[in-house]
Amino acid sequence: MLSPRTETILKSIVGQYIARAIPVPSQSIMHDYGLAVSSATIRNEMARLEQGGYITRPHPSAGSIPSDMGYRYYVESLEDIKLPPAQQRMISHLFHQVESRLDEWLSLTATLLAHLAHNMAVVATLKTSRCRYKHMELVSLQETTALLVLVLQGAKVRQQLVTFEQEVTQSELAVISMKLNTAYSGLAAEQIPDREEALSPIEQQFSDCVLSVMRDEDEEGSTEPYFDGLHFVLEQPEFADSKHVQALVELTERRSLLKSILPRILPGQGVKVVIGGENESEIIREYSVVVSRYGLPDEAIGTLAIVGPTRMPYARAIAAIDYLSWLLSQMVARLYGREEATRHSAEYQ
Amino acid sequence: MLSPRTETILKSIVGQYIARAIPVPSQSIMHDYGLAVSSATIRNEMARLEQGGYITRPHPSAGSIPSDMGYRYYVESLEDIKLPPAQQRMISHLFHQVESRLDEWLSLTATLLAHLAHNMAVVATLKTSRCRYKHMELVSLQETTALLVLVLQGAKVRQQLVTFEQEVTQSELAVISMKLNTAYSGLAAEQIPDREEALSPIEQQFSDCVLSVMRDEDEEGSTEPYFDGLHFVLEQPEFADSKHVQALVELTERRSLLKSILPRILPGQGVKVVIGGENESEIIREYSVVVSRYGLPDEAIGTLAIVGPTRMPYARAIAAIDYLSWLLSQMVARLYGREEATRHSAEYQ
DNA sequence: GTTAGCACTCTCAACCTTAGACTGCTAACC
DNA sequence: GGTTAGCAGTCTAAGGTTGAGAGTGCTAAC
Repeated sequence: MLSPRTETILKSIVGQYIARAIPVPSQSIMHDYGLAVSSATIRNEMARLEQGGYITRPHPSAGSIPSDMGYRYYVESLEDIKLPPAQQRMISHLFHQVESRLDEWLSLTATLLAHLAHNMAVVATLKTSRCRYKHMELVSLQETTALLVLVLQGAKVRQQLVTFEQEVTQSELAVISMKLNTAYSGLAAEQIPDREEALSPIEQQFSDCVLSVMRDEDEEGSTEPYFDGLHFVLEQPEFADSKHVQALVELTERRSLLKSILPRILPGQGVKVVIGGENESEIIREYSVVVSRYGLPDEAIGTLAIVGPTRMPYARAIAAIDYLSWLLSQMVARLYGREEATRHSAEYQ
Repeated sequence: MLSPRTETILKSIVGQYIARAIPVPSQSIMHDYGLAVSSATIRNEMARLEQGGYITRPHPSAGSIPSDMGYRYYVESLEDIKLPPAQQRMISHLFHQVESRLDEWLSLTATLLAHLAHNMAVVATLKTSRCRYKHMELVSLQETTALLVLVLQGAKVRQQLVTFEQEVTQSELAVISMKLNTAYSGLAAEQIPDREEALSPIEQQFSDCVLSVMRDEDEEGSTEPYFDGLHFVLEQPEFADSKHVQALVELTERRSLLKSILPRILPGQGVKVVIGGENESEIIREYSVVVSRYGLPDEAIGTLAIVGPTRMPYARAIAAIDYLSWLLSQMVARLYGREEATRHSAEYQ
């Protein structure tokens, strides 16, 4: 347990280091603290903080920089930070101006998050817990080729080319699609039988195709995530040497790494902060991640994250993630025809 | 004009510098050249090359570095480099293994280009010179919301949410879509009238919606380009200081910059190389760009590019771009139901 | 518990110094 | 004339030195 004064000093150190990226000397803390005590007193406290593991020093007689533990203490002590209402209104306004399409929203979210937190933002697309057949359409492209357009619940559309042995006309295709639409409407992948007597060979071919698309969807869950703001991270002094950026760049280019940044189980709701060495994955031990979920619980879940150096403006990042995950959930709920998102609906607006 | 020997020496300098990134001393050239002359002779030639502007030196008594002009000479002297047939087969095989979808191909192309040239690859999506209506489908999502799925010629699918005042049933929607499909099939955006007597208000609403999507498509032409291989560029010694990477990162994040890397008019066909200062845009004067088009001339055109430091493995980059633009054109031609791409069909396979 | 004061530590930049890598030049050679 | 050996000269890169400045730790007094 830290005394109130020690705590104030720690917060001052973290705040200043986040802002200026240079080790914080006792004098600056004194100024920040309001001149109530001298720098010598503060040095005594600093010695205690170092002992406790909250700060370290680049060398024995230099200013303080927060350790992961120091950042953690700072983050825990932040309470209930919200984006300024004016900013909330502006953002909400923006969302209602762009096209009503999930991908537009996600891309906008990535950009906004990156700019609000001045760091890299990652927006992973919705993963429907189990996708459900809604509707299918067949469009003849050539005599032996058709485009299968599959609409899943939640307005997700997937398309797939299908080629077949003999010629099939558009009207034949219409019959097939009508038949499958009637049979499969509302079903999940595992409710659709692999093989069915009632289907002709060509109908079976389309059915297989539908099934494989739906299974792909269930498995991978999503398309490419949206990234923005890598350049903000590059501007940070700790990344002047481009070696240190490698991990981030690989993150954007190797999609498989994405899950490594997400803490194994995201505890239900709310914003989670993972600081430096707390990360499970080796590659991003130098970074902090602020992360939250959005979407409809138990139905369609996606992830928002901000990734940056441990020296990150946590307050802003948390506020931004919190608001945008709420807003995005609202939008998704409307898209899915659900009227109200459950959690913290009272907190905003 | 350079004498044959001077030319050989220049090529040796460029080749070695590309491979090793350190100024090339006269001795290494001698070894490369096959010991026919002494290093002193080569130094004489080097003096001439420097005079002519083909090489520079970091300081008066250091080895040679090619100038933009030196690289240009080198590139012009490369003749007809092809990917090894084995590699061609492997790549072609890969293409036939992934799903038959344009986005899969483009993403694969970006990855392959990046790995072949060890640099960043950019694959801009197809821009249909003028998109044409093929088919439309309406799927009821709620009583007052429907999803409009618009299929354009070339198997491009766009979706858009539509909401309306009063309730509309799925069967009513079916009637509307059938009517518009009959009326608009094969038309380009400007052939569709803005307003038509024969349409009911609700039909008019859908018609407007179709038109706006098609106009968007004509204007912007494409979705996000595909990027890959930024990490290769980061590994290059010239980018150890991350300041120099800024331009590249902004390129990947600010889509508007994309056109700045493309030379204003890409001279019809074939691969074009733009070296360092030859670039029109200030931001990428430090980089070289190897670029080509793919697709169907006058119908659907996209761009492939490799971006990296002027010290780039041009031979490999050119070979990779050339082959992949050909292959991708083939695939697109098939997708569009055209049987044969016109140009250099004899060159490969 | 707080503070003034001072000795001490460490960094950072500037400045040498030296070894080593290459070239430029000159004079001799083919 | 082109080519070459040899050597002086130029530059870098690394290591060592120095001095100023920043900031602390400690001690003794309050």
